[in-house]
Amino acid sequence: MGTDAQLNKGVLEGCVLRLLKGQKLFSGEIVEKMRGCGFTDFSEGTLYPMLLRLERDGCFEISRTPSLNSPPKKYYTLSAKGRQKLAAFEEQWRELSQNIRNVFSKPEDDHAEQE
Amino acid sequence: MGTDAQLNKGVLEGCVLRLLKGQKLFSGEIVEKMRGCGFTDFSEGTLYPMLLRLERDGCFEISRTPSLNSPPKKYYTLSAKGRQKLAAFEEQWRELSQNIRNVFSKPEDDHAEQE
DNA sequence: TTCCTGTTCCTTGCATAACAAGGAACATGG
DNA sequence: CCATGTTCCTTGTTATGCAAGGAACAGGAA
Repeated sequence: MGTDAQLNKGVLEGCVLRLLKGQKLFSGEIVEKMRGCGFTDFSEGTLYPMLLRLERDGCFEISRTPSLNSPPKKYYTLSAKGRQKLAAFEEQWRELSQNIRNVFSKPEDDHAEQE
Repeated sequence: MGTDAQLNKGVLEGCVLRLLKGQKLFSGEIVEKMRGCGFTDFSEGTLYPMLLRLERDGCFEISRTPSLNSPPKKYYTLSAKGRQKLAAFEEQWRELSQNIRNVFSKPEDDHAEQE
């Protein structure tokens, strides 16, 4: 729930990229899925700027389809560059997780000083 | 190495808190240990503002000891509030990791739409 | 004294992303 | 022509990482 917003930096983008891998989604579906995965506070105020950023960066293929009583829905899926960015995130996440495991696996008074 | 700085937000603080649990360290030792755990680019420009923030927040007990050719070394260890903050970080990290696992464990075209 | 060196400490400014809040656009129906 | 509901987007605030640069203390050389 009340996660510190700072901890989400970079992570939300990686997750959205993952959701769009191999399927088209529009904003409402993305929000719904993110919440369903545990990011319960995920909101449009976060999503739209992120989508624009990634779109300008060439990470998406975009298609619009008319909607019943609204502007046309904007469907996103990953371009080659988007898949590349997703892969980079996965790698960095692996690295980060390992580093944290390194820090937290140390017994509290252990040093292992090399000097 | 060249990790996206955004991914580190919040994480570095949690790690520094963990390093100070049960032992006194001064800045140089903290930098050294963080780098040794894989945060190879961790620098004083990151550390000092963080330490000041946490100090003002009451997370530390601090002691100074004279140093050979420098201002006295400032040793940090966790106060009760610091341990509390560390515990909160651990909980939020667990949550975050689980959420990411939720996102990434979904088969690419699976929906599970409830509608 | 004065200057230099090395270690430790701290400050200032920039970049980025999350998030809140609010607003604009499109279609339908009264 | 206005109300409603859905989708889209903008603006401003905040927090943290990080680079760059600087100040303070001690010792030694000149």
